[in-house]
Amino acid sequence: MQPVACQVEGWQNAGAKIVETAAFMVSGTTNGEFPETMIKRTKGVTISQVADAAGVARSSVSRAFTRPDMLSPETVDRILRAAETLGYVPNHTARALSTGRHGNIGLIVPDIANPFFPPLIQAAQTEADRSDFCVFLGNTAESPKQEDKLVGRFAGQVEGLVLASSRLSDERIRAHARQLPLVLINRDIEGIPRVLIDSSAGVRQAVEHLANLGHRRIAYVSGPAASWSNKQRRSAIRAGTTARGMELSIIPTPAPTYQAGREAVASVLQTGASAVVAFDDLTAQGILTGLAERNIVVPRDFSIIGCDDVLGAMTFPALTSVSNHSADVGRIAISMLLDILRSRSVADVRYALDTKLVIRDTTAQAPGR
Amino acid sequence: MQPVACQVEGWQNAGAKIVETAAFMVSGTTNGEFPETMIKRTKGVTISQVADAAGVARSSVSRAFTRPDMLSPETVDRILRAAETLGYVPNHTARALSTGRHGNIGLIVPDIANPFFPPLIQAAQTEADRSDFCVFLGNTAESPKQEDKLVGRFAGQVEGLVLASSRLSDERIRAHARQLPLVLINRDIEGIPRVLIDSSAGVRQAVEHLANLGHRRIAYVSGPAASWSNKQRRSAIRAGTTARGMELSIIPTPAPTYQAGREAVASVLQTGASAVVAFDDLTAQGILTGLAERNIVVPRDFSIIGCDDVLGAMTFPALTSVSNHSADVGRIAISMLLDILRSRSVADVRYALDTKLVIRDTTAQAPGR
DNA sequence: ACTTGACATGCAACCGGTTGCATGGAAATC
DNA sequence: GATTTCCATGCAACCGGTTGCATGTCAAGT
Repeated sequence: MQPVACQVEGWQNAGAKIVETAAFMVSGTTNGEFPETMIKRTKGVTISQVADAAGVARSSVSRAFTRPDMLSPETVDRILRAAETLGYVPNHTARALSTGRHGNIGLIVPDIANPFFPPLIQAAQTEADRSDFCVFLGNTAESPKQEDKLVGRFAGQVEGLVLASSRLSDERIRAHARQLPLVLINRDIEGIPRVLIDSSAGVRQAVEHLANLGHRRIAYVSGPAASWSNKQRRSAIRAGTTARGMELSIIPTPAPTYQAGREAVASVLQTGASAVVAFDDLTAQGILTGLAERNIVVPRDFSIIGCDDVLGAMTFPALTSVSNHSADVGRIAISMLLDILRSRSVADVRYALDTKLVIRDTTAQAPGR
Repeated sequence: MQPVACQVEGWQNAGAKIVETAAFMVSGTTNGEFPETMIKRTKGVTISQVADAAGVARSSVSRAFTRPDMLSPETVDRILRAAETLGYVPNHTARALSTGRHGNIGLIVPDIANPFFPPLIQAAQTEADRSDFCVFLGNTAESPKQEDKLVGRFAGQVEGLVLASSRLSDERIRAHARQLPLVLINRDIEGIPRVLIDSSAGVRQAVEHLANLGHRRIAYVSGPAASWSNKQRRSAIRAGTTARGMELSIIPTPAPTYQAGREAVASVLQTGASAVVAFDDLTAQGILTGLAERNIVVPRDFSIIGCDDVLGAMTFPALTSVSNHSADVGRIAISMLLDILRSRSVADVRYALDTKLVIRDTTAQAPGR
């Protein structure tokens, strides 16, 4: 088969952007002339058709599905049988319109590729599923503008929203909370239900651990300025180092990514620090690479501690990290949101999960001691 | 603040499962008595209210938003102004009900935590966004049952669906394709539009690369049985090794995960192979760890090649891998789906993207040569 | 001045369910 | 046997938009 330009009819429009990608091959035929031959789509069976088939009113069909106890068992049976044979499936949209509930909840995260989020997302989805809710996931790529847009777009189609590590301003978040039920993850705004990973205990242990190993001068490679977690971790470190008379340098990064960590290494080394605490594991992993590139051996020459503990033993050497329960956070946030939806009342709940340091192979005695 | 049991009213129901998680603290108050004091939610402004305010019929308001060219500029202006001051925002659900299009598309993946998917998802979301579509993401956790369920639940709320690396049977997929527009990723079913990563070229190069390095006996740590990519990669390897008279062992795994790779190492070593090709990068990374645990040095003692090339330099040593364009795949799949929705006709398109080997630091001369 | 069109807007049906209220028949009560 | 009660079911309005068709107005054409 020869690589050919994409000329399949009714699809060419997308050509421009597709051509730029890679070598590719397209084969196949269109069904432009016989639109019905390929896959014929079954059009929706409505409640009225079922009603006719079963010889009852539309309302009875509706009740057979939603409140079967209101009908006699035989009628229910007859209706369900008719529905079955016709292949009836309730129209979600119509139901949503009249009841006001569509059984969807939204989950918005800043970066789906950050390993912190997948477990959280997965747990959220599982929890929602238990209550027959569907999770719509949004990814903001760390952009507040994109986040605002996504929230707006989701607003009409979900009953409630979970914002994880939101990069929006307090005002924007409050504004959205006025539109629909909101639960925050790692964002502490009074009056809005929130579940937080309280890193302070873990970070305190991290500083203590480094102090015990003889490190006197350390650096914190920070996360996004809009991140609550970042502020919290930073101040916990500052408190810890100050209390022990250690020197602390703060290294800013544009976003918590592998690349950013790698690029932060230069600045870190300039500070003369012998150990670093990174905003998250991904950043720490980048730092690990940046150090390796400079032939600095971890942990012999340099110690690293991450946060989130989501990479675990997947780095080399295995990363010492501040552990949290990212999956739990997702599950709890959804659970809170569902409860709000059920009770139709918002409690000012602030749920904080504890953290602790998990020591692995990236921390050791400070060099020269 | 003392850790306290969660007794916040209207939220206790979830207590059982939350208690089991970790140390936690809850503070805050409920607004049970003054449900309106905290965050007062604005209820929806309808088209009728805008119509009244602007002194026109409901239909005109509708047209002001959807077909402004049908109205006189002044009327449009007046209506928009009224809508603005009232804070009107069109009800997505109602619109969907009457038009039949809700502007959502679904994307279902087997494992969101597998680094292959995030770039794909991100690209899909961006592409959908360009056409003002919203992506609903589903995660099946590698379970066909869960996948079936998700598809069913999505069916009512999305205009079309992209199934990435589906684990469903051909029959189930065909059945779903009868219900709504479907585009497949890495699944080759005739009659259903699909975009495929054709690993054969890259895998061929991988085998050749290993052969040139003097490896005579290699292993393939395979992926899910239901995976098309797995079958394809396996047969490409088999063809390559057979052609060169190399010995090949196939090691099965339950799922393409880090853990599975790590556990596969024992079987791999039993085969006496000096090099391994893994189904994907995640599996390869697991193998890397499994080898390190046994003090087998890569690439001196053993060579590894992954597939997908999504970890890039994030492993140590940096992983040699068969590259593909996972982001492109996501973008193209969405673009195809949108085209199908626009044209309302399904073409039997088969779009295959090429791959090539990217050599890094996990492959070297076979030991003893 | 009268017809013809074009154009702007309103009317009302419709999308596919849900639900408060009315109705009718059977069972229970006196 | 007449009256009350209860329960199963139907009727019709409603959710909030969209859209085909009818209507009315005003300018152009003859």
